[in-house]
Parts: sequence; C-alpha cells; structure tokens
Amino acid sequence: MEELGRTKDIPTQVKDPQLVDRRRRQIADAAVQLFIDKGFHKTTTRQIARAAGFSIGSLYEYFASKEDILYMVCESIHAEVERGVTAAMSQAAGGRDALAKIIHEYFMVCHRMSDFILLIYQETQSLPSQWRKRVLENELRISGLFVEALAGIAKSDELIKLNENNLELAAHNIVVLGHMWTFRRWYLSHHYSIEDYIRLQTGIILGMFTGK
Amino acid sequence: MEELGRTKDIPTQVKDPQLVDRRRRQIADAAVQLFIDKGFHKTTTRQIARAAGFSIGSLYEYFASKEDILYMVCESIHAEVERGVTAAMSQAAGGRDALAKIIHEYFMVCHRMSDFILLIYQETQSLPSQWRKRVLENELRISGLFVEALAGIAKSDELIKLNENNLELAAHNIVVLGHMWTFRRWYLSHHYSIEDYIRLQTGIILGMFTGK
DNA sequence: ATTAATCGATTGAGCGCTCGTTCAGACAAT
DNA sequence: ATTGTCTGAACGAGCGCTCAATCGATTAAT
Repeated sequence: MEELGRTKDIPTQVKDPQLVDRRRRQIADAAVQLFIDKGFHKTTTRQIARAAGFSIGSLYEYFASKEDILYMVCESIHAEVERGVTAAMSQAAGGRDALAKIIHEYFMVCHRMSDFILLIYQETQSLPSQWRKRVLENELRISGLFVEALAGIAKSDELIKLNENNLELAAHNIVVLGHMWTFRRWYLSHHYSIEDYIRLQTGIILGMFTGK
Repeated sequence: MEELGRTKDIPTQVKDPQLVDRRRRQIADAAVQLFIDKGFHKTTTRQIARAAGFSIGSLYEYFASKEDILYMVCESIHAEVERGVTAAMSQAAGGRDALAKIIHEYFMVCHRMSDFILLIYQETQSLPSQWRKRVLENELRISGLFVEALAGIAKSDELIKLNENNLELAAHNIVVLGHMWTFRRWYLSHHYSIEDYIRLQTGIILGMFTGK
C-alpha cells in the first residue's frame, strides 16, 4: 500500500499538503488493519488514532468523519489493485498464453490482497452513498481493464465465442473468480494451494472461450 | 421465508416451544428487512422489537443477544436457499440439458433472494465465531449439492474434463456466479435482464466443461 | 542577540447521546 | 395463588466528535 487513491476531495483543516498526505497515510495504514481485524463498526476512532500514533483530536484535523477514513482506505486498496492489474497486463504479449499470464498475475494480486479485497466486499455498504458510488466506479474501472485485455486478445487469437456481451461478462467472471479466492478461502485454501487454484481455474476459464 | 433454520440451540426463557417458534419467526421477518435496509450494526434492538410488534423486553425473552438474531436470520436465509436449490435439482433429469436447467433454477433463486444473499456476504463477519462457522458450513453444504449434481451429470454425459478437483471447483464457480448477480447487480442489472444473464452465463459455464 | 508575537499543529478531557441489556412489576390464564 | 408471558423505564458503558488550551517553531521587532 504505497499510494493513496484520489482523496483530495476529503476536506481537512491542515494547511501543509505534504503533511496532510503523510498523516493520512499513517491513518490509513493503521485503520485498514483494524478494520480487517475487527470490522469497521467495531473499530473506534480512538483506536485508529492510537494505532496511527497521535491523538483523537489530530485525527479529526485530517478527516471530517469516520466514514471518510473508510473511504480513503477503500480508495487506496483499489489503487493498489489497479496498479497490480495494469502491471500484469503490460507484461502480457498476445494470444492465449497472454490470457493465462494475465489470469496468473491477477489471481496472485487477489491472493496477496486477500484481506483488503474482502474488506471492500464487507464494508462498502457502510459508506455514505456518494462515496459508495465512487468505490463501485473503481471496481467497474478495474473490470474494464479486463474487458479491454480480452478484446485485445480476441483479435489476435481464434477465440470465436466472444461477441460483445459475452466478452464483457467473461471479464467480470474472471474478476469475480479472483475475488472468490478471497471470500471463499475459508474453504479453498484448505483444499488447494494458490498455484493449484490458479492452474485449475485457468483451465476452466480458457474452456469458457474455446468451447465449440 | 417460511421456515427457520436449525435455531434450537439458541437459548430462551420461554417455555412453550410453539410460541418460541412463532415469536422468533416474527422477529426474524422484521429483523431481516431492517438488516437489509440499514445493515446489522445500524439497526437497533428497539427497532427490531417494534417492527416485530412487541416490546424490547419481550425480545430478550427469545434471544440472549442481538447477534443471536443475526444468526437466526442467516440460518433461515440459507434454509430457504437450500430448499430452492434442492427443488431445482429434483426437477432435473440427466445430461447437459439438466445442467442448464439447474443453473436456470438456481440463478432464479439468487435473483429472488438477492437482498438476502447479499446480507450474508456482508454480515457473516459480525457473528460470534462459533456461529460464523455454522453459517459457512451451510454455505459449504449448498455448494456440496452442486458437486453431487455435477457428478451425477458427468456420469450420464460425455463431460470429459471433470476430474475430481476440477468438478468441485466448477461447482463452486457456479454457486459464485449465481451470487455474482447479487453483489454486482448495481452494474449487471443495468445491462442485462436476469434472463439474458442466465442465458449468457449458461453458455459460458457449459463451455467450461466441453472445451477440447 | 534577545525578546515578543504569531502561527499551524496537537492534545485529551469532556459533551451529548445512543446503544444493548436488565429487571421489577403488571397482567393473563389456570 | 401460581405460573408463564410481557412491559418499558432505567442503567451504564461506550460512541463519534468538539474545542479551549498548549506546544514548538518561525518570524518580527527591538
């Protein structure tokens, strides 16, 4: 988690922008772990402040509300996921192997960010509506990356069964099957290693497109 | 929602078992709607009692804690889903059409129970651990129904690519792609009707198994 | 060089309030 | 009179958030 999302819309009392950024990073890093461990509602603002290393008063110099903190956490998670996904895609060449490669990289991102992705599934509903909307836009933008990638691959390969609707839905399926490793790991991780999971799912997913 | 799950383990002060069942049903029906609308943590016990039609004191004759109510709600949702799924499977004959039929029925269950399934995704983490475990067992049992169904179909059809691991994972995939309609409906329902969704996904899923 | 004034950043006790839960008593049925 | 059920006022812990006070550093005045 090296970069905050677009959080410039969150108001603050503090003048120095660099300081704002540094403090918000501290807060986000502390908060995200507490949210993962105990959930958003059972985490108190005092705990966040203490974990971040300063007082409750200071915390409210950088945020207007507890929900603002959750929003920033969600933004930074999505920023990190998006970075991972774009990195995966820039590495990929063309054709079928490219798809397998992208799936592998993306699923590893999901594996690495398991707790964070799960948090978004569980706590997005706790956001005020205008920020929930933004978080869903992030989610959609990430899915869009897969739509583009699939479209590119479809051109350079004989993947017949991909008309427009089909392709979009297939992209969402891939995204969600990556998430599945996070929200079903209570079962999956006891039966498959991540590499097994990726190998099996890749086979199944490629089957989606090559079926006669 | 016509039947409670196995809730006999929830303690109560009240002697008459029929009354316990009736009151708990009242409470569950009231609570589930509040939980869906506002979330578990933002729903108060007083609101639940009022919506159920009696006082806060009575509510605590039938439950020991707010979490108990959530547990019963989750149980009854899973009971309803399981009923829907078993009903779908008992209708199905054999072969490929059977699979398509099961998918159709199951996805319609997900469509009908959208809010409820979403609630389980969001609030399972709020349960005390011994009950969270039970809820996940329910989820696993439902997935198991699909494993059995797929195994049965695999015998009576030429679905080659289904070794044991593959089959189990494919079952989970179907379950999750049904859930996907619930937790991505903010996007999907604006682009596909439920019938479109089922038709497209069925094509994609069948491709999973018939790939060369 | 020393002091005074100013400023942004930080603090934490405390405010007002809500929550989940309890319990002493009311009521109804037998 | 006893038992089973229901009531809602009362409790007190804990919440998000505020704000008057303080701190430390930088600047201005002497």
